[in-house]
Amino acid sequence: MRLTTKGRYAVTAMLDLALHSDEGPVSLADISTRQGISLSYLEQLFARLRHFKLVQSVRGPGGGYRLIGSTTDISIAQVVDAVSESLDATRCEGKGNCHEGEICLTHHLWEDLSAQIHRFLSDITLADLVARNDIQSVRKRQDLRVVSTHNDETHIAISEIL
Amino acid sequence: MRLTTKGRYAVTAMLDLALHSDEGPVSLADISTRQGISLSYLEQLFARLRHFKLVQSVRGPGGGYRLIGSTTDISIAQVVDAVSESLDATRCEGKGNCHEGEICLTHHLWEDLSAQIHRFLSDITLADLVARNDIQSVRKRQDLRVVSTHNDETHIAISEIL
DNA sequence: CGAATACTTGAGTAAAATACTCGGAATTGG
DNA sequence: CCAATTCCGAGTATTTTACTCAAGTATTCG
Repeated sequence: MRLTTKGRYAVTAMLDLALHSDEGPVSLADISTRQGISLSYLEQLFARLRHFKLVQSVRGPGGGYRLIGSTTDISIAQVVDAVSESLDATRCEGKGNCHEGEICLTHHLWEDLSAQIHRFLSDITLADLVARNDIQSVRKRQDLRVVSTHNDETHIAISEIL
Repeated sequence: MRLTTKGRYAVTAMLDLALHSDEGPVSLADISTRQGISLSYLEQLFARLRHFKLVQSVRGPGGGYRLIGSTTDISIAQVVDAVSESLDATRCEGKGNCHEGEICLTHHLWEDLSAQIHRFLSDITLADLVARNDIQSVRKRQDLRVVSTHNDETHIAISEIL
């Protein structure tokens, strides 16, 4: 699980897609102008998102990209994983040169840690972000309380952003 | 909060430091050979760790690095933050060219998300990793149950790695 | 049909980050 | 003094990032 600006670009684009999904397919050109991401870079990102079956393309005039599945089914982890390489946690990939050594121990630890972060981001969906976005746009209301529908351990503290 | 191999190197090195802290100062040369990280790269990393007051140096023969404070006080977030630049979440840094636009909204969202991850890693300390490491080295025992002393929301599921 | 739209693909590239090398200077224990 | 070690800066190869350019393909609208 690598977390860089590339992943943010992908999440931002997917969020834009989710926000305009009710208006039919969304063209990359629209996302490009709205989010300030270059068209060609979006093409690269969406090639991977498509490959990972997160979006589907509609060609021709009026075409664009559509989400596959509901926003409640697409997690941030999926989006980040799709566009970023897996952070090679293993330096001793079964080479046998690292049996029970300290190197392998810390690598296993990092793998576990990475898995924890991954699980954390797996519980945050596009729908969650859309909900937070809605709240931001009407942030005049002070006493709004929204609770995540997911488990309590890794929910987004939506009420905290007000 | 950026999460790359650089952060893993730093965490690995700090963990190595914690594991050998009882033997006096730990030299970078030792960490280099044990963890397979180049000496000069470690020097760069520890320059930042020292600058962030996570370690202190002891010069001269027999010298090395020592942790500042207890392993229970040093979080993974601190280590990662020390060596990696802050992922510039703001593209519209107060320039005023992005008032209430969609770009700013998604940027705020990413900042919030980043803060969540940061909070998550802030609750995991070096002591937690050391404890997990101990468990790994004696992983013959099956029914071991260790519970984090921190809050339940973001604890490490230590019992899961067995 | 035909042209416009938009995805698709691939090559190439500049800038940044990563990971490392090298050379030396400062410090200190023995 | 001398060797071990941190410190410091310059330099560099590799990878990743982010983007540009160009050509090609599929689709729809008129």
